[in-house]
Amino acid sequence: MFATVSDQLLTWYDAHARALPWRVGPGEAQPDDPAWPYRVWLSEVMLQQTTVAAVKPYFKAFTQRWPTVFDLAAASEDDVMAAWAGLGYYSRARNLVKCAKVVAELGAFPATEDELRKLPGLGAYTAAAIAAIAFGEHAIVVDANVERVVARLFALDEPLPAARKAIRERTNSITPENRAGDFAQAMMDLGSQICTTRAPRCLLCPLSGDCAGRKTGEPETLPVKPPKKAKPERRGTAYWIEREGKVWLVTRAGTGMLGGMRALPDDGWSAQADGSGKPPMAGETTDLGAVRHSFTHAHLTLQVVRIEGQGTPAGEGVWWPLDELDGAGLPTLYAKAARLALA
DNA sequence: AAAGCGTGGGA
DNA sequence: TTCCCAAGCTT
Repeated sequence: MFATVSDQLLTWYDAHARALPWRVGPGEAQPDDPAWPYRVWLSEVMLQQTTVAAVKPYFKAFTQRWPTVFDLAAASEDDVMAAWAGLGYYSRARNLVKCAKVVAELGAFPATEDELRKLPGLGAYTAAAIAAIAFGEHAIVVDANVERVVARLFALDEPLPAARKAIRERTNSITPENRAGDFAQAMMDLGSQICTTRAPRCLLCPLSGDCAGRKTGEPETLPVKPPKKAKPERRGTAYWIEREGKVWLVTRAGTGMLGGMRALPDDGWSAQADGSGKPPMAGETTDLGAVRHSFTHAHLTLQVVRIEGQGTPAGEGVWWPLDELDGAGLPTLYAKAARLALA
């Protein structure tokens, strides 16, 4: 008997699937739960470019606070942004609110890949994943894990991103008619647990017998990726203005770096790479030190400077109680800066 | 269509 | 320490 690739993978998945809060399992929501598509959607958006370990606590907090898409649609954007703080890629949180409102207005999540693809924050991958996992559609789900597994399985040595067309065709060729959602998740589990980037565990792989990449002797070299660019160094200054147990916080512009997030006032480092902007008020300054932070596309050294001055700082802002700073929803960069100032 | 957009963990 | 990168999307 000749089991297909998908049969072998699904058999492996039935025995080795990771227990995750957004999957079927003891104590978790089941597919017949009315909020099932909501939970699949929420988890998929959170998982974009983000590790499972990082997502788990956020997923639990969100689903506890906003159990349905209607609850989320009714939430204030500020609350959602603050709840997302620390998870990164904050445009996801803005699109999350937009999407929830659209879905609430529709009355339910659309059930097809094509319709899902039109929602804010849902690209090719996420629309296909939700269609397959939440609605059982025979969708072709391709993420970075699938790219890696498929490139190795078929020994595709064309470099990314040009290889994506062939990868998609090959993925289509092995996606089963039934259980497309389980198949997608199985591919991702395999990619993250077995067919890993650096040192694939081929001895544990249910597909090793069919893997052309393994036969080459160096599957870890696939897929071939383009060289990366060096990250530029940036410098900037953030200001710590404290008065009567409160600190002055601003909300960053809606788009761009840390867009829409609460923050310490700064010198415009994200717009001016040399951090040549001005402080928000005059006064005596004290250098509190610097924090290092790396973004996807740049490294930053952020100087933290205390200002002791009179009156209200320039621009919009709020005096935020220091004993409630955890609830301010500061992204990690500014949480680091605050930690330094309070040390 | 190339570039911008966060973060934390592993090697 | 430094680099790489993880269930991508948007413009």
